[in-house]
Amino acid sequence: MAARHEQIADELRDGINRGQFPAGSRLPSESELAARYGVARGTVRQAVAALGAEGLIGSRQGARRVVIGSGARQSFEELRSFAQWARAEGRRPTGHVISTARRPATAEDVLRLQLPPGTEVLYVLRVRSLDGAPVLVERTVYADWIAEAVEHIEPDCESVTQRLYDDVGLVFAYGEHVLDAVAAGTRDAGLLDIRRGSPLLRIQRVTTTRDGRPVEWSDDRYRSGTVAFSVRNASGTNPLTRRLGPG
Amino acid sequence: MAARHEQIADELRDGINRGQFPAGSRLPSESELAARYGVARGTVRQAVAALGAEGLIGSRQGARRVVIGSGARQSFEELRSFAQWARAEGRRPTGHVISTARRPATAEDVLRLQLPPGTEVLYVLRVRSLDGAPVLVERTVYADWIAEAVEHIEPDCESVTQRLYDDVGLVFAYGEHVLDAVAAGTRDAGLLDIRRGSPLLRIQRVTTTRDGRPVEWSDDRYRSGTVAFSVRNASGTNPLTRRLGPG
DNA sequence: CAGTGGTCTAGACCACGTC
DNA sequence: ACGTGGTCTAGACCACTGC
Repeated sequence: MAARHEQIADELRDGINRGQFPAGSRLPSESELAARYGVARGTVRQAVAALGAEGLIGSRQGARRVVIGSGARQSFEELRSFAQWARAEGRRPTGHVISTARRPATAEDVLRLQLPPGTEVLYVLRVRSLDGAPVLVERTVYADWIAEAVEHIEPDCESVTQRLYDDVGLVFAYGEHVLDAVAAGTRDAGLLDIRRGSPLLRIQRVTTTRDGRPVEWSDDRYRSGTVAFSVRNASGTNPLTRRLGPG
Repeated sequence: MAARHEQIADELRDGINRGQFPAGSRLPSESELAARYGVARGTVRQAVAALGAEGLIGSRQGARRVVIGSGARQSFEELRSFAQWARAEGRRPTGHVISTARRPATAEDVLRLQLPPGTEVLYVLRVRSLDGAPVLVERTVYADWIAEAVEHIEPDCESVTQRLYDDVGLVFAYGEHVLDAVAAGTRDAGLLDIRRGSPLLRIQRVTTTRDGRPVEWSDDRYRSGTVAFSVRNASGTNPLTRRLGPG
């Protein structure tokens, strides 16, 4: 049983995310909300304070609270799966495997996946799209012990994360994400339908099981303007979220 | 004239920093503090809530509040200030103001900085370098109430953050960072000594005071290969850190 | 000027911890 | 059992906004 002020905060947050309170619009006054929910003004204040701490609304004395962003934010848990995030945004995610290969682990693979030298790993090159438009090139290296399960997944599988959970009960936790910008190479450009040299947001990440065992590491390159990542520094909120770009 | 709950928060914060309430010790109860300061319990709760948001104290229902530590928020301190981070890495940071201008706030400024429409804001264009090589173009908008203090800072001041703290006691507390990749425009290219169209890592950020009042927002563009950002998902560790690139 | 948010009070009940 | 923090109420006054 959640506290009343939390229920109210949830309802208001939903209202903001659903567009009932668009960015730039004004929230109802505290008194009005108090009457609507049948609570005292103090309880409403607890609720809106939470939204303020999350950065969703701003306030100035004497003026009604203003909605800052309708930023549909996903938790860090959902960050791991492109498909799950996209569906939550109301977009249609698709995926397509370009090539796969089994090779002996490179020095980098050994380091990142904490494998014995010489282990065979599985490389997969994937392109992922939103509503049919290519958005992301993924170059993933899977550890040997999960490689076979990955190879049994059909090439157009929408959510590999979901499939690995369904098939072998694997639950991903998260290691580390390193973000920088790179220019699209010839291959990237062809796959994403952009010009060579176009800016890409690159995220190099390691995914682990909950107990810290590395499962995969990946070099993901996002087409500029399609997706942005946001990090917030307020206490108690999720540190990193994915965002849709203006495209 | 600061609010009573802020005065109380300040006194308690000082007490923690001075060792009067060492890490691990318990804070006096809300009722005791209320009696000591001659205020209602609600006012004390406002004060301790601020300390909780800063990560100084923790609380569990039924038990007294526990002092966590004096100043463990190093990660964000470093993230916020380019100069402080660079020095910690053993690099030599420099900064140079290209241009400044006072203009009426745009709609975007009004929204991000929570200002009344028509307020005059201060735009500053800066280039920052590591060991003499340009690395970062910063386009910052300062709220009107801090603009004057910023204008009094010399153009090649190494750390604006430090100066604002020294001059007017301004402490930055919370922020949000949105990361994506963009192509360098003509201006960016000239300032960073790269070709037009080169990939840049863009970080748009809002910085606020401890109580959530926005101070500045900025569009920072990092030259590719110089700096990367990393996010880790272990609890209790720093969510976002800056990294040197291979350059 | 009326309305709004910021602040503060003085109570109350409950769930949880410590003893 | 008792103290504590978490929640909630029903008032109040003030500073500021918006008209």
